Amino acid sequence: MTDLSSTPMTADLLFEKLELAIHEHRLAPGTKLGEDDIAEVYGVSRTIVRAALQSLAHQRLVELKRNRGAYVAQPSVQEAREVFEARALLEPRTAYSAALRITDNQVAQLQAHIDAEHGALHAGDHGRALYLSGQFHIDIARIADQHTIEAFITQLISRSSLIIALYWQRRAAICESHAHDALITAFAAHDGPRAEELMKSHLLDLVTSLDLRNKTSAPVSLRAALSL
Amino acid sequence: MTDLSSTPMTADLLFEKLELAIHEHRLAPGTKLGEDDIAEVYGVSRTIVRAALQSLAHQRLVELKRNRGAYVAQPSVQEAREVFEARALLEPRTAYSAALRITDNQVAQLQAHIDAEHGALHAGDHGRALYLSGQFHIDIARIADQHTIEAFITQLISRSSLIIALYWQRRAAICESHAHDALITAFAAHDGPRAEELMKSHLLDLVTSLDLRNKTSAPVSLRAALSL
DNA sequence: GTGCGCAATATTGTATACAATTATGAAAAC
DNA sequence: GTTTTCATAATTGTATACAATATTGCGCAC
Repeated sequence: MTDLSSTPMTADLLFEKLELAIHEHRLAPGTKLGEDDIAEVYGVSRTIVRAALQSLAHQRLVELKRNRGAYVAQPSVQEAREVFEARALLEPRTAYSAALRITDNQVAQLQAHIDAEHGALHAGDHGRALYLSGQFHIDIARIADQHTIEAFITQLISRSSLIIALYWQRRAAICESHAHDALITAFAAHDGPRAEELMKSHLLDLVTSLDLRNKTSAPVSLRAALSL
Repeated sequence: MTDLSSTPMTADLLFEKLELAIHEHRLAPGTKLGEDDIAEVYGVSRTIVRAALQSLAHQRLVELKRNRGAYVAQPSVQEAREVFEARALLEPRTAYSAALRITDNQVAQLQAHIDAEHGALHAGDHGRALYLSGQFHIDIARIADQHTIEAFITQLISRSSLIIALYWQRRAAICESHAHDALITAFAAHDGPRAEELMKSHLLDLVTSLDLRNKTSAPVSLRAALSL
């Protein structure tokens, strides 16, 4: 089952592959990420795997238990609240900045992004749709030209994906909301205050659509999840 | 020169030692952190050193250049602005929350913290004083009971220390300002809005006291800086 | 039949050996 | 004297071997 593709597979690349798998809900919270397993699946040595797992741990996507291995993180209710608290501080103001700076070309790119998201949803690929809807938020930080804040939001988006896996209730309705469409309208009009307000309420909507009482979802086999 | 202390020196511990050295300006921006050098100084293998350097890179305190080694980061002017932009979004609101939650005991702890800072300054240990003044900001996030935001602020404080090393002009006046004292007064009175406003202007003061045009400071020898 | 203890197994932690890449410096060409 | 070239040295990247720790499962006592 070793990977014989042309690219040499560096630690960064492996990190991205695992991050994407987690973000798209192919790897469920709690799944054990054994070093030998991953090493064999991707045809690399444990050295590379350990570096990637350490990076994932820094992003809080993976929990490293000493002498016991790596597990896909399972954010607590407390942690879930904190993540959205942090997003509430960072994202609305960033949307404001983005609205002032955005170019027509970037508006078109954002729109294309949303179209792809709707396409994935229509194709039944919920994981992909969730990933793309997260990227939308990251794109906004990039448009605001705030790399530091972008890095924070990137982490918060990934962790939000874990939170959604654990606490989301009405999955079907996930991206039915047209919050992103409304945001694009505000961006196109360079209406900073409106973009800020829309983002603020969008995040509030997200939190209230979670059931922060009991966890769902169960760990799944690693090999099955990473079928290449 | 190998370290023969009792503790086994894990990667996390080495990370903390290097982080502190950078934060206290014993390691200047641009200093090369050779793996063999550090390994010998602390009496560990390169495996441990590499893990610690990777963690430092994730915190943006160290820049890893492929095949060329690790260097203490040298934030650009653009990056400096971004760091304080992020702090402006996170810290004032966090100070607000902290003011509402703080206990009398915690007020006393904060006061003790400031006293230690003044003590270090009086003793001429500017590095230590700078470190303690950074910890003050982190303590506030801890009091607000926001671990996620605390982690972000911790990173931003460390990076601010690098920025100060590169762009600070009137070093002597660094902590002469009594901004922290004023904040404590607001905390003790549980005055959220005032704490938020004070933090906001404190951060503005910090930015305006930087000269974001030309860099100062030069790399220094690793061995000399890490004299244990 | 249930629980405990211990050996066997599997997995992670660390050090080291080797490969790949880059930095250094001396000699030759101009 | 300056620049180029190439061999040597130094440093980082990766894989693997071994040590330390945790997990598993069998056998025994109760």
